[in-house]
Amino acid sequence: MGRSPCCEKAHTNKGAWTKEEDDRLVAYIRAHGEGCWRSLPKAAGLLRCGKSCRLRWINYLRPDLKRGNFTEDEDELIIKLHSLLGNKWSLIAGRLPGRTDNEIKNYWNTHIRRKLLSRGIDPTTHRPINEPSIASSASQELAMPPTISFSAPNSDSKEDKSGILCKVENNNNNNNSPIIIREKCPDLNLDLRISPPSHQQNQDQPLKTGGPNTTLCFACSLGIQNSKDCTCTHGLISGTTSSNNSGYDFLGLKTGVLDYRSLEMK
DNA sequence: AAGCATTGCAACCGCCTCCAA
DNA sequence: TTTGGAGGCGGTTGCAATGCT
Repeated sequence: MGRSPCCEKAHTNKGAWTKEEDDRLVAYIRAHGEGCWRSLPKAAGLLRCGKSCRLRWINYLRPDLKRGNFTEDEDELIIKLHSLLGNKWSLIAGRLPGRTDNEIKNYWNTHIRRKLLSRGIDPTTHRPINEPSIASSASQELAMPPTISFSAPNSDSKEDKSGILCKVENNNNNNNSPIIIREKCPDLNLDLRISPPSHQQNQDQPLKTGGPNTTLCFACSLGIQNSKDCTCTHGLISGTTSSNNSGYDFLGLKTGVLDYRSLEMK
């Protein structure tokens, strides 16, 4: 079986792009705009796969690309975003104007990894290397599917079995089970709240953006706006995040709610 | 100067998700 | 509800540039 190739590979060029190919691609996109990558090569007179054209444009030819060395601020931002998002390079890139996911991915693998290792920090888990390995590394937590929310810290913090700073809050849902909150990035004022997927917000209780009880459903936490899986009153949150930026710092975290939608700048 | 090793990055590959039919 | 096309994404590879012996 297998899927059909994205383009006719027999008559396509591969490898490094020539100046002429670049010129053709840029000229075509300037004239017709982005989109329909599959038909673009033929229309632009390029013997390239559509995906290859898209990649070339996005990673190299786009006029808004910054290029040049990463600044120290960008380094630190990438590290913080990676500790939150893991290898979600496109989301990370969305927070660094003029940088591409491919560029950040390469930079991470060549520079930042080494930088963290030299600091004695595991670049995967963002924890000290000499700590005993634990079951719930940061990246594993990020892969977990339960409801996740971020809220302002309070004084009930304590470490869990794995040594991660946690706090326990009362849960207002039916089973009254406590909500375990793990602080992975205390310097970002973030809590990671994990509760059962069935967790529902009380519809009668409007969400208070940034308050300690603000909770996004898993779908919304991942940026799937208006998803059929949405179980929260995200309209209030998204309305706040999109129309009122006054409470947000550049990470969109100041109010305590990490809205993944805001990380995408497409 | 030559040969080998390492580094950095552009590009490719294959899988996943979304969406229209 | 299913299916297939298209775009997007993350992991990996290939190779030129650079450093080292």
